[in-house]
Amino acid sequence: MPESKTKTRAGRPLKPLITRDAAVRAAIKVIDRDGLEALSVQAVARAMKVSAPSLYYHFKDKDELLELVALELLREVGANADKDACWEDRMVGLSLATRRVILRHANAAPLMLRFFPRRLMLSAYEHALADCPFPAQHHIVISEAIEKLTYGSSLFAAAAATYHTPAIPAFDVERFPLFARAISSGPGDEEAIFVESLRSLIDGFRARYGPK
Amino acid sequence: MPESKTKTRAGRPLKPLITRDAAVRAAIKVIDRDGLEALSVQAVARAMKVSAPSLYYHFKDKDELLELVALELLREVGANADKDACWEDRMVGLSLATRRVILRHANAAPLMLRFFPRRLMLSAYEHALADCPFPAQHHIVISEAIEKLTYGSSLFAAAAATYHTPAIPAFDVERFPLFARAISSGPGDEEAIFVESLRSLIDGFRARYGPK
DNA sequence: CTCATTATCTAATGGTATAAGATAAACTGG
DNA sequence: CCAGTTTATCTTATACCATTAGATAATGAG
Repeated sequence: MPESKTKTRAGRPLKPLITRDAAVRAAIKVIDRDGLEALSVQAVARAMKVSAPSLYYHFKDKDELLELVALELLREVGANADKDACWEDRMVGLSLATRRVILRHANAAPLMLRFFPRRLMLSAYEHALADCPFPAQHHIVISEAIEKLTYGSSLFAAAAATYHTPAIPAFDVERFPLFARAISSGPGDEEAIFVESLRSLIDGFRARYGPK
Repeated sequence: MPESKTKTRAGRPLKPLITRDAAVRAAIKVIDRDGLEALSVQAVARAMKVSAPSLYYHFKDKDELLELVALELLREVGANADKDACWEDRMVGLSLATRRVILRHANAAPLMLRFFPRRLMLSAYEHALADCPFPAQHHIVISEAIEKLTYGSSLFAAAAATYHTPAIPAFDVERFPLFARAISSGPGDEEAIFVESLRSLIDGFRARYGPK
């Protein structure tokens, strides 16, 4: 006869406790709250009220989970698409949306480098190139440049947010007068600086590749 | 009377075995050879034929060592400076030197994000701004844009090298015809793409902020 | 009703960063 | 030259980490 213990002794649960999707969401929550370094498999398990090794039934290893986290975050970008705008404005809008998503999950930003979902980017490229007003032989340079500027800006801004280091460090005005003047006379908003950079880049494409 | 064991029992060595500098060099060697994930304190200790906890006499923690690694790598950039070139060529040269150093130590690239030595950048900025041909109120945008494009390009190229993932993934030409055409008609060399991007950006500054 | 499959658990392994304390050489003041 | 302090290493130990192995129990198929 079985002991009438209140606690059953393990075994398959009545309803599945874990899905890949729920695990990804739990991981994002942990990363947002406690940082990427705090994202252990145990931490995800704790957030789901489940034991850590159980997650290995659904994921080959931690990297597989992290890859899905990166993918899920970039999905957020796609949502904000303005179909009617001109090519340049659509590019700026997409880049800005990317930057905002990365900053909204600043702690997760390094994952973008490690697990950049190139596959997801293909359709974005195809769509962006459709009405690109420049000759096809320059499309690679154009898309690479916009992408790299966007991610460079976003990743560094995210790192600054994560580690609470200001974008501009404290410095001696006497020793760096030009830099001091540049700072006091330029735009203060980081996002405005980014947009201005992007517009400059696209103006550059016009100057180099544009008609006449 | 003491036992005549061949092995002494610990204690201060005749000459110091560890210096911060030697530890940084050992760490870089390990990172270059085995990757950033393999860089444990033990791995550095092993490379120096020393016990792992001994390193804590010279470094507060692992991060302090990694910060010095990042600093040391960026020092390599400064060496290659062409004083006589015009402003634009000096900017391109500096960015290219940065990118090459990061790619030479591709495994260490993520450290640039985590431990970006802003302090070291100040004098670089001051020098770069000295003969910048654009008005001072745009200097922040200009230096930020060049820096972010440079690091964006470098970090992604380094990640691709580290994880052996091609910059352009395999894809279905039927589904992405525009992208396919862009690839076949554009420049194939990644560094050439980067330089072209940078020149475009600077042309854009001329168009927006230039004289005339 | 039985048996394979599914989805969890617990326990254990070998790695990690780091703290605590022992040890012995080197330096310092008398 | 000697005593005491400081320096620079070691060994040992802790707590966490990713991951593997194997037990356990519920489910679904025949």
